[in-house]
Amino acid sequence: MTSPATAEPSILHVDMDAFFAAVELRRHPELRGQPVVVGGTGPRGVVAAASYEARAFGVHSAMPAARARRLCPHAVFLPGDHALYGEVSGRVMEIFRSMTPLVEPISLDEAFLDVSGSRRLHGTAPEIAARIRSLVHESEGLTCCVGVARVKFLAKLASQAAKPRATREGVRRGAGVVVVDPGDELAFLHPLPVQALWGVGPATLARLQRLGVKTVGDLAQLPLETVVSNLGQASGRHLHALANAVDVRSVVPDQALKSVGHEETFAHDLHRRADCELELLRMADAVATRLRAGGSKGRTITLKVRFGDFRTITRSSTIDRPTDSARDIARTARSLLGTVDPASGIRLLGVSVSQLGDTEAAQLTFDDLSEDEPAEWSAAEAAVDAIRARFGAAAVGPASLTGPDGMRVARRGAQQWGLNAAGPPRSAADEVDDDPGRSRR
DNA sequence: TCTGGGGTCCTCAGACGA
DNA sequence: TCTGTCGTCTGAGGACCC
Repeated sequence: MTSPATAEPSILHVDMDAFFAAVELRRHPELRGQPVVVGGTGPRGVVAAASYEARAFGVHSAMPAARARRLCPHAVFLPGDHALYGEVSGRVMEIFRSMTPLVEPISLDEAFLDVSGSRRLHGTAPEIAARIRSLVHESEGLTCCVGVARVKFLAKLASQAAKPRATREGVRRGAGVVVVDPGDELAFLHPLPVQALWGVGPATLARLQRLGVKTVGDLAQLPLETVVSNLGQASGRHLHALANAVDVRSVVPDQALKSVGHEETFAHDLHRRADCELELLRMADAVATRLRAGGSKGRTITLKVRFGDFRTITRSSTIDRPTDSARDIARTARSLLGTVDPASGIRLLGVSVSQLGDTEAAQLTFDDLSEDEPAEWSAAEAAVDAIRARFGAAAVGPASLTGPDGMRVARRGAQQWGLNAAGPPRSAADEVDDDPGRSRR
């Protein structure tokens, strides 16, 4: 445990309320009070976020867009703007850091904070939680909920308990801040459904249900050996500990990235190898650009392929020398693609690079003396980065990607959010005549 | 119903060297 | 020299998270 059971709760979990939708409502105040859905504007999209008015109709994130439109046909669907959400998130995280340096961002819209060292400066943990809520509201016009507890996962569950609730009658306000005192931990935790635990998804839930487990309390009652034999060593021990309010994880700021990837679902399945190779080149370029921006190189290149029937495979290869070069990544991905037959139709392609390390740590090999001339390629790709920084992502790129469509440089989240990110809001009714071609174009 | 994108972690199996 | 064992690495896939 991070601290003894009697210790004062000092871990905060801050969760922005319907973050993407709330940012959009700030930009489109005329939509306030209406059901608003972010994402899912493409033919194969899913919902990224829904306002509480949309949630009242059963719409939630990760839901297929087609289903969301059926449930809430009068909702306004917005393509989303990843760059804007990133900017807002950065400012919100700075507010958190004004309270404590120990901030661990989990995503754009949530973070863990350890405020155990901030008491003299900013007050007790519940006081800091209330202060953060008012600062975020004053400076960004957004609301958030805060859970306060002795350990991370209890703080997370507490923030969920503090959330507003969407009902058909309207939005019920939440508590805003929920504190789980050490003496109340098991009383708070054990009545919750077992899927409330972080790490219990559909597969684990099915296994636990076969053991007769419905609540967290049921899981806590089971012998550890039973849980381990059914869920495996790591998951079994971890979940059994959580069910007993034991969480050894501390708040870790500045976690190093372990992999960088890019994947896209196509509006229509690809059947030709040449088309797949072109897409891989584009994705490799996007991944390499992000690696160079982050000062990382990686050794393992993984190709992900999802076929039309949703069967998904991955193929990976580890190269001798860490790379951040689009050329190296594309070449390896292309060779991995050689083991796959695209004739039946490929719905999704993805490229990722893992086993990351610092750019400085690159080990030279005899290949460096070969005709491949990696030094010249590095210089060329550095120049590409500089041109893009000045003139935009589409200003320059691999020659194979030029053509009648113009340059289509893969952008993070482009498929998920749609490309007309800053465009006018569109209602579900406008979507029926969507571009029958690829969603990205 | 028809299922995104970007990640992390875990398990298992096979290859390989000591 | 051959064989068995063990640890490590790699590759593939699954589950989960936001």
